[in-house]
Amino acid sequence: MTIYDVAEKSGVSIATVSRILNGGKNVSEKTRQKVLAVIEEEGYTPNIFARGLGLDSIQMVGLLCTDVADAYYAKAVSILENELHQKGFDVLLYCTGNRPEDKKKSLQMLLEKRVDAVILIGSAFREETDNSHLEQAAKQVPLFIINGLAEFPGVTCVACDEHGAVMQNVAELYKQGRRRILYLYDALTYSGFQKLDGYRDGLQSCGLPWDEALAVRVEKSLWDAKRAVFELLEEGIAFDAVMASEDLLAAGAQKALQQKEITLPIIGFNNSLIAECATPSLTSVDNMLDTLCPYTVGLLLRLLKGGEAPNKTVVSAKLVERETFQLSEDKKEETT
Amino acid sequence: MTIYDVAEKSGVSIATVSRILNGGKNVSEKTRQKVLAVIEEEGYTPNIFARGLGLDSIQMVGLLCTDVADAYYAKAVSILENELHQKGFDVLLYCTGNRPEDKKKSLQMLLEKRVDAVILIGSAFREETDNSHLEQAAKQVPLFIINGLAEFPGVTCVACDEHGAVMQNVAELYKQGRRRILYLYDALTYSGFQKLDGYRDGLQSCGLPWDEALAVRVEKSLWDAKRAVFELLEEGIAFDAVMASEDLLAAGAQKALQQKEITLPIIGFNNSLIAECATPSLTSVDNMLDTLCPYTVGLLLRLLKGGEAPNKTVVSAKLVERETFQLSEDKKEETT
DNA sequence: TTGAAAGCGCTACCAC
DNA sequence: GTGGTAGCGCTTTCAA
Repeated sequence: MTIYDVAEKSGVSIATVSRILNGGKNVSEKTRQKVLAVIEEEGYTPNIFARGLGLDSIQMVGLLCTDVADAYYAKAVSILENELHQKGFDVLLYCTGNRPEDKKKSLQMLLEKRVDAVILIGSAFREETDNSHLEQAAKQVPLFIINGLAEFPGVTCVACDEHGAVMQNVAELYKQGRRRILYLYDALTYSGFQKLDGYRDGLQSCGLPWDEALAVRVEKSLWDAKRAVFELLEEGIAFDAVMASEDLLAAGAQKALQQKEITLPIIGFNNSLIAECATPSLTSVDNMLDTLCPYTVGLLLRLLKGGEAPNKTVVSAKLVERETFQLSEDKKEETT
Repeated sequence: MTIYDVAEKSGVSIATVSRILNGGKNVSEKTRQKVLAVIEEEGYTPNIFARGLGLDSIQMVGLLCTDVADAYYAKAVSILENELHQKGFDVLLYCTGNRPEDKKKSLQMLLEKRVDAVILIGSAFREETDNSHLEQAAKQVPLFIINGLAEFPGVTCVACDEHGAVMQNVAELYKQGRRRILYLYDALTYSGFQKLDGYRDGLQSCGLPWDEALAVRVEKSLWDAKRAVFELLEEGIAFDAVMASEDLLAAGAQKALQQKEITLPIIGFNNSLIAECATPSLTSVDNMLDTLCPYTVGLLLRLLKGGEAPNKTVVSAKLVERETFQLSEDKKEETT
């Protein structure tokens, strides 16, 4: 069933059918009804390739992330997918893993698919020396980065102020008398650096010394985090609070502490199910995907319609208080 | 840059370029090199729409699930996406939520995109009265269902034997002296029914009575599961083991039991991060996505190449033992 | 081994 | 308001 068949059965030309298909104005109500009836009856749907050929667009956006199996990316993808479909866009998903060359290649493949826009979720940019592929890509298609940064023309960045969030946490722990704050982190992605810098700057602004031994890099694994904290405890390295770049790591730390029957304030990151499920439940920083993702799609639509969009937006994070740490009273009032 | 440009710069016709692009045989090595050089030099990539128009295929498969934010679906999508990209297919993702009409519509939209195949991950089929859309879809395109069932021509089902897994768990708990096994479940999807039936059949084959009060349906939420179990305890309804259709629910039950300082065997389902993170860690049934997903992609390729594939495959589940329950010794030997 | 040309199904411009 | 038609970029058949 093609547009020709529909035209024939309706007794009009394909031009008219096409007009109707595309909501064109210059069609009499009568013909419109007639043609629509035929379309309905025959269950006709336009060939998307032919349409794509003509319009050089297929209403599709590419989503790039390292791994949807990870809860953080999964949530982002989930929200983006919903928003995009709602707006009539299809979603092409690429999970690239961590190797820069794979990311590069995936982006390239996405562009070959002639997508209308690309959204990168998080990124290991800062570990890469060369971001020229982003620059190139942005010349061909609007490029959006959620929780990442790349200052090229055509690139729109939307991020959560993780740096500020970590700083604030340090300050709050300090206010509550904590002086030796352990910080666990894993990958040094853009986001990873933001948080680590936040930790460092937080210490500094509280007048606390930077202690190499208290900033511990581990694998992104419950057991490695647990192992690392356990070793610290065994070695007698003192600390009186724990922060992590990821709920999973916080949970690992918690397990180690429990084994030693030590209770300390713990603050995780990402406000994931893990934070809820841990016992006691973990206070955690919400990275605002619920806000960032719909906002990004909004910008995308605006840009695609020929409008303008800020090329960088930063949103404050939000501490979700659970059992392992609460803000002091005056702080709460301040927030209220 | 089109195929015409390449042809011109190479001093050949577009037919020859096309042949080379498609790995055609009847081209002299000399011309091939010449043309490939031009392609490389100009960074030419074929227009995917034009190609799609000609071939009526775009090497793309549609993935349909209820929600990628859920760890189970996320894992499946992650594995499938990897396998498919590796085989040269692109992935169109649709998350439909739970409403049947939305699923239906998503499937329809996917078909309009002229995908080469569709994979449904899990499904609430059994709650729907009408699966005719699946039947229709399968006529147009190979349809695969992971952990779901629909016996129509053209539909290939690949599932994990969750029914058997739950039955075995009941038997094992029975062997260890448990007589009142609580079962928590949430959605009655195909998979949900499989497990519930497994519970029922497990009881029966052990000669245990079915007790309405011990099969409890809850929301898919940590807190609702906790609440439900807590209420049971408050009401004095006795049970001596807990099984759940989802690790999250098992974790909720665990929280309630802990609050009452009761320790019982607990078996979760899905072998997720939550099972690992819980304290004590949850023994859980692995639903074998690591096996099912690559296998499904294998069948898909075979079918697309014109081969045959079994229209139904079932794989045994695997109990992953952690702290909340261990198999008895003789059972272990049997497995070895 | 190569080229010419006929589609593939649709959009959009130009006439009427 | 409607129809004719020239592309869009590629694949593939048929001749040469």
